[in-house]
Amino acid sequence: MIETENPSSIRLDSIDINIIRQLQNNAKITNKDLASQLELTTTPIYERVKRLEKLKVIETYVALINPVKVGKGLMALCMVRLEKHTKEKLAAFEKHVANIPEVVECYHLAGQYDYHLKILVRDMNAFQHFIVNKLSTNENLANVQSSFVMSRITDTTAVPLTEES
Amino acid sequence: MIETENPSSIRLDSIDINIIRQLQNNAKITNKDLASQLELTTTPIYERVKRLEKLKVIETYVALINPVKVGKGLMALCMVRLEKHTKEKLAAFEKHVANIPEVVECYHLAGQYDYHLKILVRDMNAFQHFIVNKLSTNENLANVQSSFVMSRITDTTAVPLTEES
DNA sequence: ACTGAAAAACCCGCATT
DNA sequence: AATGCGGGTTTTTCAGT
Repeated sequence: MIETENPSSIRLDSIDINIIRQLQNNAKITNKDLASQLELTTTPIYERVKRLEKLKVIETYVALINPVKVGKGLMALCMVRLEKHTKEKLAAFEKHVANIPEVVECYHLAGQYDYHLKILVRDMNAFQHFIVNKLSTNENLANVQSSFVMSRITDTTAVPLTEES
Repeated sequence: MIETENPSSIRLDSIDINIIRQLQNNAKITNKDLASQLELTTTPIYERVKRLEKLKVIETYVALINPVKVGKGLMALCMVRLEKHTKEKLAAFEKHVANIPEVVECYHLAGQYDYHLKILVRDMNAFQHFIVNKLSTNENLANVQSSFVMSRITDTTAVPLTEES
């Protein structure tokens, strides 16, 4: 069995893990509240958070928006296959996709498909426009298999944390 | 053509859109900075943000964590098909999946598959454990088609905003 | 690596227009 | 709906352990 050690070699103790756990759920929690939960004062909390930010364990803090309330009620998932897989063709496709604002996720895959895309649009009409006028203008595209999200059972930005970090 | 009006009927002007745009990128921006960018004082910014929170346009504020740096270096996408689609069987599967911490996304789909799952684990070994001991313990599962993320071209939590909101 | 305290910056309500 | 001010919190720094 291959051991997969944390490649970035960042030592996180249980206090760090707890801080991350809290901030993943609510970035607005105060150092004071964190401190009282962890039975510390604000200074070590402050310094630990700054350290996690500096190490890029914490990448950013963001507001999460309800897409329905800003007129983006349709989420689609597209599994994409390309014709050719040369380095240049892959890079060209990635550049193409990176410039389409409707695409909120684009992952290069190992498996049956080449790319997974997550699309946020107003409605099916806007989706058709995306497919016809935006995605399929890339010459190397072979085929796209789309699915539409009816309901979200789980949808979290929080990375599941175990004590082995 | 069917007109799809914003179903929640929330009127957002360009100042609101700009506030949301900023907060989607950086939740830590101060009202003061937002105010100077939008050429206002802090009070209207404060009141608009509070309104957006109250209307649940802004759902929460979260810290985004680099999964690699906390030992979750493997992301997998699973397309799931179930045997039976009765209301009870679907609800049972959803409840099952909602209790697996490795599952950060579970969407019920219209299309060729029933569910899309996004999985975050340490490595392939942990993924196998997830499949064998966690996911496939649901009796109604027919088959799972897994893909593995090699690279992320785009990966944002920001909803693309147009002026028609 | 932590405590405790103090300085600086910001949040948030209020009076006003 | 906006401005401007002021009290209360929070963030951030610092001396001491």
